[in-house]
Amino acid sequence: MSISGTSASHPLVARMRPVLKMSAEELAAVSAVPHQLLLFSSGELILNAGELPAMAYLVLEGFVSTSREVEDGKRQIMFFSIPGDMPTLMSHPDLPLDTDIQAMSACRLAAFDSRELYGLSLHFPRIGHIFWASALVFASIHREWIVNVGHRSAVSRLAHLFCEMAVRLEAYGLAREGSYEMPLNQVDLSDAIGLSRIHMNRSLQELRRQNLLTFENGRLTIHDWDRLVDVGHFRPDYLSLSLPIWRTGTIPAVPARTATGKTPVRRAIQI
Amino acid sequence: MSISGTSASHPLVARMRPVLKMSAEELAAVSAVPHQLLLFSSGELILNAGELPAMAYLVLEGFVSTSREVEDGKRQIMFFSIPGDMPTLMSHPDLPLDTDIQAMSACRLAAFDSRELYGLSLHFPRIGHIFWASALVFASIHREWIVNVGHRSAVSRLAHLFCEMAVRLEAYGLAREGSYEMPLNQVDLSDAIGLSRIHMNRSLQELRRQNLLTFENGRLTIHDWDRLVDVGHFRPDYLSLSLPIWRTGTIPAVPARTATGKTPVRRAIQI
DNA sequence: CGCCCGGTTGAGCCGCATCAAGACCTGTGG
DNA sequence: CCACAGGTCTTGATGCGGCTCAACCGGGCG
Repeated sequence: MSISGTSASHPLVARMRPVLKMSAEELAAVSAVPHQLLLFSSGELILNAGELPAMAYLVLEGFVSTSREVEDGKRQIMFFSIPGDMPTLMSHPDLPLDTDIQAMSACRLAAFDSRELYGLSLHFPRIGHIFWASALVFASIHREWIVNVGHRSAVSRLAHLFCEMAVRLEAYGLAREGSYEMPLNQVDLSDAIGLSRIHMNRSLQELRRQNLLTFENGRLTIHDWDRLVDVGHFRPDYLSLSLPIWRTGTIPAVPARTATGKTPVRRAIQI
Repeated sequence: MSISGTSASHPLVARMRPVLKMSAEELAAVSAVPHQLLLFSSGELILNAGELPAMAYLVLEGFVSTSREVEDGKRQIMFFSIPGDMPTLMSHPDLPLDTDIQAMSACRLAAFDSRELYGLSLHFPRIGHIFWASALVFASIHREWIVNVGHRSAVSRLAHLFCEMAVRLEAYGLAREGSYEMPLNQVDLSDAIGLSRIHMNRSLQELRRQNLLTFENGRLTIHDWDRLVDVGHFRPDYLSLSLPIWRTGTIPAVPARTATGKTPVRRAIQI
């Protein structure tokens, strides 16, 4: 469960080079950002809500959560960062974090000086574009989670989460044939989808009972992708358009409008 | 309920000038973006999910919602744009929208060519920075909504929404003494906080019963801000840091760390 | 061995959804 | 002018999904 190349000179370069055609200047600039490698053990806090994120992190190995403590002592997880993700791109480098960032498993991270990293955007608009596009993708995923916790049943929510993680992990080559490592326990899952741990357990059992998947020893295996998508009301195109931005920094060709969509109402009066 | 100046030359200039010290070049560039003024009546779709947002919109008057239709025919509202907001900044100009954008009341909007507007970021990094920061703010608000629908009771959610709108409207001078126009009906509100309209009604009654507020004829009046904040678990600093970005494009001075916060656990092993 | 952690099971309760129906208001057409 | 329709708000009754409390199981580990 790692994305770093073996010959990794600079983690960011290793992360971006395979997917982004960068100019020599861009490569040199990125390489010049100082970095260090860090190990966190499961459960450790990486960054604290309220703290200024002096460092920007790139996940190399393990799962990292973005969460907030809620008033009753519980926590709401809003996002799982996987190897290749940069959870700190979710917030502004000059503002206190509004979330905790926590290792959900043993993790290997690369850390970069925030100012240096973000400073790249001043001289290299394409790099700035990546930061911006990344924020948009995060916002889009957040919107999906709002729908998820707002409108769907426990089983649906869970199915949706598993689908989302499958798609995202597969994009990084970390899932094969619907099976992927997911080093989370049921408490973590219940915090992510806003469910009690007991009901989480029962929802998992329901998915197992329907032979949709198995989830053991931190590995999820999906047995029936189509039905899981159905149960979770997962829109297969969700992320399919925004992921390429993430992965390659480029915009995919725009698909033809589906004929099923309502024709836009455009009766606006122009003045 | 309008933010446009009376002598408004260009809506974006009128919007930005009072709050952003822009250079002559920046002003000229923004002024050069062609625009048109549009009127929408309540309920009209402004942009359709799946559509390419050829235009970027600035709300001048009225409320605009960002929502998605869910599988069971219902809709989840994720955001209310108010005068001064640009709902289209929530998504990438080159990607199909993942949400509907709809007029919740009679609205006056300014529309700009997406390409021209976003093209400004290539020559003016500060303008690109605004787009980026704006996306981060949206993501932050989305996170708050995730917590809201995921963890709080109906009455709390409602109270939280009213607090959030009060703060945002006040930042634009559209709320005074805890009273503001909110041209939404109970169905709209229930779609925003993921509640049945019946329970929405009863939650509203509960807030009224506690003498926290009144909500009549599209106007909300808060009678007891402190208790409303309490009921909604509204964090007063929520938005207080990110709003200035929105309003002025600049970062506020960072407050001293509160002593109450846990000291960050930083036992990471450096390798 | 005993402890702790994660997963599992049962029982009872409550918040919210759903179904049903009525009140009030506004606009519209006869 | 009234009759009617549609939209919005309101109220009551009923049911269910998920929460809570409580207990037990099994494995890993000191």
